[in-house]
Amino acid sequence: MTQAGPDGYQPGNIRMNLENSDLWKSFHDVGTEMIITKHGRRMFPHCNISLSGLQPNVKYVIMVEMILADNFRYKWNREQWEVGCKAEPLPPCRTYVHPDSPALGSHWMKQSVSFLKLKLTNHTLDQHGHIILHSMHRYYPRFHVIQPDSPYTVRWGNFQTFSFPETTFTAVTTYQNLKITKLKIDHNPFAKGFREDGTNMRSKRCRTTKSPKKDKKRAKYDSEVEYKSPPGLQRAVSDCEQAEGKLTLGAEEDGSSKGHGSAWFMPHSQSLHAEPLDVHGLDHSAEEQMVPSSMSYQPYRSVDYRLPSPSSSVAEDCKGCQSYECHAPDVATVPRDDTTRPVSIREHRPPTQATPSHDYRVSPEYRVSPSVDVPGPSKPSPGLLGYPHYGHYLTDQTMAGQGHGAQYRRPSLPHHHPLNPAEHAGHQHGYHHGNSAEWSQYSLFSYACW
DNA sequence: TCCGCTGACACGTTTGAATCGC
DNA sequence: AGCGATTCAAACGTGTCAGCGG
Repeated sequence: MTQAGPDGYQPGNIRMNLENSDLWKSFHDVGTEMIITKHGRRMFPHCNISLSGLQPNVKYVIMVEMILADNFRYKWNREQWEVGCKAEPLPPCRTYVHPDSPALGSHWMKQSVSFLKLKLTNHTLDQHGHIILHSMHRYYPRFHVIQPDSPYTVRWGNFQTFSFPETTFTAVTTYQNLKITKLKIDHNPFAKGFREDGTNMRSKRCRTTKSPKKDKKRAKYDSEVEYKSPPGLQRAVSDCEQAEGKLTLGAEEDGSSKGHGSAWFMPHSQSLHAEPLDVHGLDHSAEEQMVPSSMSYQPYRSVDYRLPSPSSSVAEDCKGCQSYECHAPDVATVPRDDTTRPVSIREHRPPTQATPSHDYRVSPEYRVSPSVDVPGPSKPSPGLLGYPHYGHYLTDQTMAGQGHGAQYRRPSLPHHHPLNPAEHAGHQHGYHHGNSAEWSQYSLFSYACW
């Protein structure tokens, strides 16, 4: 299916760059936080990407979803993030389709693609189509470039996935790290009024504080402002973590977090930036492409998604495959150094536990064709029109349901949610967790709200 | 008591309609 | 009448804060 087009086009040529990567990096260095509210809050920095390598006359759908970065809920304690406990069950809807979708490749390539209007919410019953997240959890956006088979019915044809390490963030209802607050105020025009030269320095106003608690908190913040890049910022291990006996932090603690202002343990960001992936060992035919944080990257891997034939002996294909070439590694989705992931989870998985990565290897013959109808009563053209996808697509319906003619059969997946954190984490062994097909099934088409 | 969440608030930017001048 | 520039107000986005509840 990766046949070259008449003009020599190959799906693997699609490239995606994060336009405002420097800004993202400056936030990432401190530990990006994103406010989520009941009514929805925009991201800042917002996701702004540029695309190249698309076929100018072919329509594409661009979408973004929020992926749980790890399996933990965090808490802010003494100027750093600590693991609190296990992650809460995943919220239902985490996908946002760019308003211009579907549009010609020429449209996507002529200017950067902004996800400015994407909003995040913690309201699980949200009806506005915002992306629902849990506070105090870490996420990262993952972008999909999809080539629908039909402009009216999103029967997914080729698609590729991209993510950017520096866009990982912690969802919060109130900013925890004052440095993030300052960065936001400094860079977000809407928060201009809170800049030091602004007029809206409420904290400096004579506003009577009736709550001693708030005084205390403010004092803590003030002291934090003075606080300068503590050398030993590490992700602390909570009692909960230790009690579970799942966290092995040795690898973290021997990392060098010195001189780094991040409220996360250094190896995290370090790995993200310095050497995000074991690129050399990776199969460049994998689907998801981890786009490194610096500007002019080539995607590490480049391949269009193809679901394997149900009859193909995937397991056999992968038998004994221990190298990254065997799987379509999804390293991209998880920071290699993901310090929050207990080593034990990675390394102590039951060896016999079959993972989708084994079950669904990339097959040249099979396409992802979940036969997903465009949301809404009518078939809008131009189609998906800019709204986050709601629950029109159930994995079971779309995937398994069409399995007959659609060259696809759904694997036995966690029933509750395809991205069950535990499962997710479980797939991380060896820094990769399944191939693109796996991901396509798991996250793209599986939301209960679809 | 602590922590996370919510809603009100003030202030800024953005957007689009109304107005004006050419 | 048509077009572009300007003005203005409403809508929207933002961080802060007090208060609430678990």
